[in-house]
Amino acid sequence: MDQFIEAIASLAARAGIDKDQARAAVAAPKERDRADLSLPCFRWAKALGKAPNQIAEDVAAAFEPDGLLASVEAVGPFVNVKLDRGAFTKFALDAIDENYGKSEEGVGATVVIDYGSPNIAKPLLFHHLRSAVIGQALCNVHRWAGYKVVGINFLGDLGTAFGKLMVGIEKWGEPTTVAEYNRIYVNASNFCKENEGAMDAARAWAKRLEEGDETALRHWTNARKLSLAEFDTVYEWLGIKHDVVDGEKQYLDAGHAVVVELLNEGTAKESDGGIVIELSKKLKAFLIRKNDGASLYQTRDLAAARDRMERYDFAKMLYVVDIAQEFYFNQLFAALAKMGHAWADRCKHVKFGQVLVDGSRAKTREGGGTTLESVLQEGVRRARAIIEEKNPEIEGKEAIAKSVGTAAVIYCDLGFPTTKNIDFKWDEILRFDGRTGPYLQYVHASACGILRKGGGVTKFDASLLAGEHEWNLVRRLAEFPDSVQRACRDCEPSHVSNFLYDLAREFRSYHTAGSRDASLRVIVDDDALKAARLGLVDGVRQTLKIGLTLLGIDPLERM
RNA sequence: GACCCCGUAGCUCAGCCGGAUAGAGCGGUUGAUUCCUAAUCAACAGGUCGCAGGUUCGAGUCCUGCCGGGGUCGCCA
Repeated sequence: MDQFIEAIASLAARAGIDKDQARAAVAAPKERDRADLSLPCFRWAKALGKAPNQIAEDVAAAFEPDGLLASVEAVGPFVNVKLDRGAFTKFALDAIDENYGKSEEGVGATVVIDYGSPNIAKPLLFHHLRSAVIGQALCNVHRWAGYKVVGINFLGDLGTAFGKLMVGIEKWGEPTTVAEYNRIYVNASNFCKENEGAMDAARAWAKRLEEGDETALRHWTNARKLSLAEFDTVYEWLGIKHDVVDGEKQYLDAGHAVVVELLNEGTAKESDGGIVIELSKKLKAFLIRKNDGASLYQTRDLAAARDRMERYDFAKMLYVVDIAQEFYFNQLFAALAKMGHAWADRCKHVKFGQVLVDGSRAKTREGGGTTLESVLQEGVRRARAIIEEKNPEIEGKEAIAKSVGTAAVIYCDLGFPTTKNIDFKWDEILRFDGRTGPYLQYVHASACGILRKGGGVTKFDASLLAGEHEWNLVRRLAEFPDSVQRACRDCEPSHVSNFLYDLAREFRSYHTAGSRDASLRVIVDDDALKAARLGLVDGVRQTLKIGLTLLGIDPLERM
């Protein structure tokens, strides 16, 4: 693509336009019939002292056939360019291999991504999916862009809740599943509410845990180990793999040390018995020690951020967390800046929308909410039913059902901008047709099917791909690398999923055109043409496969 | 009260650095199965891009104000 834009910029330069500006201004028009690429000439009118229409004329007049551009025409103030389709197609398809879309953009830089981050001793609920799936996709696209990525699962393994939990464990015994932990916590929580003595005991347990009491530590270790094992089965199901598992508890001492340090240097001060960092009128004060002397989540987060900087020297650190915590992260980053860390501006809160039930925030405390596992199981159940209906003879049904059901769920999170809320309705979340994960899998499987039937890819002559449908597909294929870069730049995986959907739809349209007009089929009698079309199908297959993998969706070859 | 997100077709949403005639899916209507698998495709119907100003040659896109929905605002995480 670059060399074609460069060719247009050169023409513009000969008409007196700054080449860099011209390069940046070249764009594909929305109406794709109009031109392949176009250059609007308004902005140089003043500098050149000429009407935009005249500038466009001048640019068009500079054109000489060069093997890259087929025609250059002034249409009003726009220069409309048609590319040499043969040349472009050859470049575009040659670029596609198993590394298509990779770039060197991030080489030498490390990006730390904090995602998943559930609380232990509680089951993973549907809304936990968002951080995990979005975070994993961001890890994948950043790796594809050349970054070194450190994906961290930062467990909520500390806090006042654990005091209550231990009251429950002492009363009702040691649980053996996360569900039991949760039930005991809920019961203990109610018990403490009605019973001031129990509340005191909970506080005492929390303190004992912080101080390293042996019994408290044993309970804590059990809960953590068991939780992690259960989380891992769900993570594995979803293709989520963290590089590092950290927890808040490990930053307890470092957190206290930070508070002391900030007090000594005067960055923090006493307020109502606690310790705060005064930020600004907008961001207010940031509490880092409670009036009972205990640290808070934010204290540990400050210590963790600092530790990660020391460990990884990151160029970017992303926190993939619910939008409800936006204010908190603004405070956290401002606090880091106030502590003198110039790297505070490398931290970014990747915020995602909430899971709503009937338009309002889902109540997840007190044991409510739908577990992630039950959503995945329901997805698989529905996928299984569809397979029985559509393709009952296929081998490996169970694995395919699992993969398709999961794809439907994952697409809910990655098919739309992260900040959108999700309204929890089973029929919305588990859709299998239209703009969905299973549709993308279907199109990929269909491309694989054509290649199987057609005998695979051989050397081919790209210039034979001269049809209108083919041209649309080729142009679309060439946009993939850009979608990956934009996903990285904006921390927005839906740039990739949108691209994949457009490509998939274009491809289905291309393929089904053959049902109406036999000359448009992929598998035709003319061997050279067939080879070229199979080459194109393989480009689509390859691109879909890479894109789906970046999103964490399994690219099935049959379904 | 302050701040943040959202407002585009009946519903759910795309729309990239501002560019020419606003696009999908679902739902509705009508067709299509002698290349892969109809989990599909083609076509039709459906729009005051919340409202009002502003910047600009040009605004769904940027700025200001307002309206509506959701969210957040030191002793939870």
